[in-house]
Amino acid sequence: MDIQKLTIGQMAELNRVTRQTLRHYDMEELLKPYDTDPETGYRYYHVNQSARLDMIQYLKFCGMSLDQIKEQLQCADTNEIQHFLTQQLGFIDQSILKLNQSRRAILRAIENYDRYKLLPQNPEVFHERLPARKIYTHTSQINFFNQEESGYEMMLRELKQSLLDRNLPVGYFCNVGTIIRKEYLARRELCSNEVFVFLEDDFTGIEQPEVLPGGQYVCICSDDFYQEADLALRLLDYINEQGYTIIGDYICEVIADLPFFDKSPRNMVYKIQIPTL
Amino acid sequence: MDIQKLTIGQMAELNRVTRQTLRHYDMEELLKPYDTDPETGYRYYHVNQSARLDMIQYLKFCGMSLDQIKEQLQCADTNEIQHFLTQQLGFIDQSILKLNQSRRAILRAIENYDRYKLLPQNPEVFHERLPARKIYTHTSQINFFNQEESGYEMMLRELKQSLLDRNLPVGYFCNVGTIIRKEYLARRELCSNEVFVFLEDDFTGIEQPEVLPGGQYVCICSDDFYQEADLALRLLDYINEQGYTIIGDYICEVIADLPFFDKSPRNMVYKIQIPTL
DNA sequence: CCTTGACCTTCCTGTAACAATAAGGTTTAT
DNA sequence: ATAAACCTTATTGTTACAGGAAGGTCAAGG
Repeated sequence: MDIQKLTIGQMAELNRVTRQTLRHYDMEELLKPYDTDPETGYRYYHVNQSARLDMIQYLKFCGMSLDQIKEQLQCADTNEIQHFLTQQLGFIDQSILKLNQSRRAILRAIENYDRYKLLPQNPEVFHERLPARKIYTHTSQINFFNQEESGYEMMLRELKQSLLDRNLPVGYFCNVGTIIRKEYLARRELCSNEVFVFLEDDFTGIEQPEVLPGGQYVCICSDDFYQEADLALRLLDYINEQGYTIIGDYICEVIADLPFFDKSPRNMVYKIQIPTL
Repeated sequence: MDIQKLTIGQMAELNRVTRQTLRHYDMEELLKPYDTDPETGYRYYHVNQSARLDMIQYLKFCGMSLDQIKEQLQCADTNEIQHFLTQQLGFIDQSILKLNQSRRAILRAIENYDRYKLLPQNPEVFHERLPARKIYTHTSQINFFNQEESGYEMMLRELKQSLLDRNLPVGYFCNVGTIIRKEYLARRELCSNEVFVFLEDDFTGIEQPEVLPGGQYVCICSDDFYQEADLALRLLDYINEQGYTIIGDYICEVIADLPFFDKSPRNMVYKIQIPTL
């Protein structure tokens, strides 16, 4: 192989790129062949041009676009290059952060389905010890229990917008829930204008998030959206009968949200939880 | 706002997506408006359709393509969905791994430039204590010192291909170096047919990488490719004069590779290092 | 000298997930 | 009635190439 005059195919093979890529870089003025036959248009490369190709690939690997790379290879100031690299580092760190969020979002989805499968088939009261959980709450004008499903949907839209406004990852818009505050509960008043999402334990995007206390809860599950009020009252009756004391807010957590199966709006499984002593 | 019949703009605003996005999802059969006026073509959405949009965004956030999402939303088997999510987790983990490699590649580039700036202007001998360093070595038919620059370029091409063949990240193709083994050195024979890249300390992709021993080195730097042989001999003379003993292989490390400034092939700064006692 | 096969050229289309714009029709409020 | 705000379809652009068509070029062998 003549090192001095490589055809595009040889140059491509030597550097493990495709011919198309080299043509593309030629067009984009990123890497011009050192010679082009004016008659045939054949491109001829020199092996030394690999250095520039290396640098292009390296910068590409660092996450730069071809335009950015072109700019960098033109600018001769090392300070500027260092500044650019530092900036690029920031971008990458952000990407990693995002991917980690995606990762956790997927893990949560998988957990969701696991929990969904383990649920008791019929709605019956059970006891559970739950850990403390951080939440982000949105307060709406709408009272959940006075509304049709569309009202709930609207509350969720508000919550979502609220999350987006605070730059909280949409991934969190997965496990949501509603709250009935203790005061209302004491009066058997089903009144809830607050929806929330669970935050990860290590999430620090919010200064002082509300925390649902850990401890003993009485719970009940269902997949019937319209049954919640009934179940809530049943749970309150149960608590009375057993002589327990309610020591915190009522929450209704969406365990699994499955808009897969049919065209009905929300197709979900939820778990009502009341902390008791 | 009539919740029952949202125009595309209202639906878009409610969910913080653009109208284009909704039209796109309509075309792609991902999310059809529940009603379309046959005369005007106006799309009308119901707020409850947000649930599906949520799911789409969630899966998108998990890194799925629209096609994959469509498929998932059609398939009703939770097992399959879980399997898919697990698979997706694998992809994400890979992406994170790659990005971390990019991250380190950038860090090394930044270090490179820092070192480049701190280099002594004239080639003079200095002493340095260097840590142990892992390397990946490629042995070529070419003897570096018998060749023009093009020969060196060819050695690098071989190294690069060798790296790619072993699925080692191209990011590693950054700090390279050449070796003269101790035996040759003892005979003042400048003979090197080995090039290498440095591996990160925590890199585990290679079973038993060669390790350059940590310890005291005598060094000299230059930016003149053709001066290496001279400097090498000068360094050997120095070692003799001072009565030091050579206790390992000679290495010539490329400190900074700057194909930015002009069209000359390699424009680099290197540091010759000989371990001594 | 001719042929064959490998190589090269330019030009065009396609990818993913929309964004942007143009040209034109609809709705709503004043 | 008219303007503002909204909607429609259709086309082009984005990134970094991949793939293919139609046709020219090169080196080796008969």
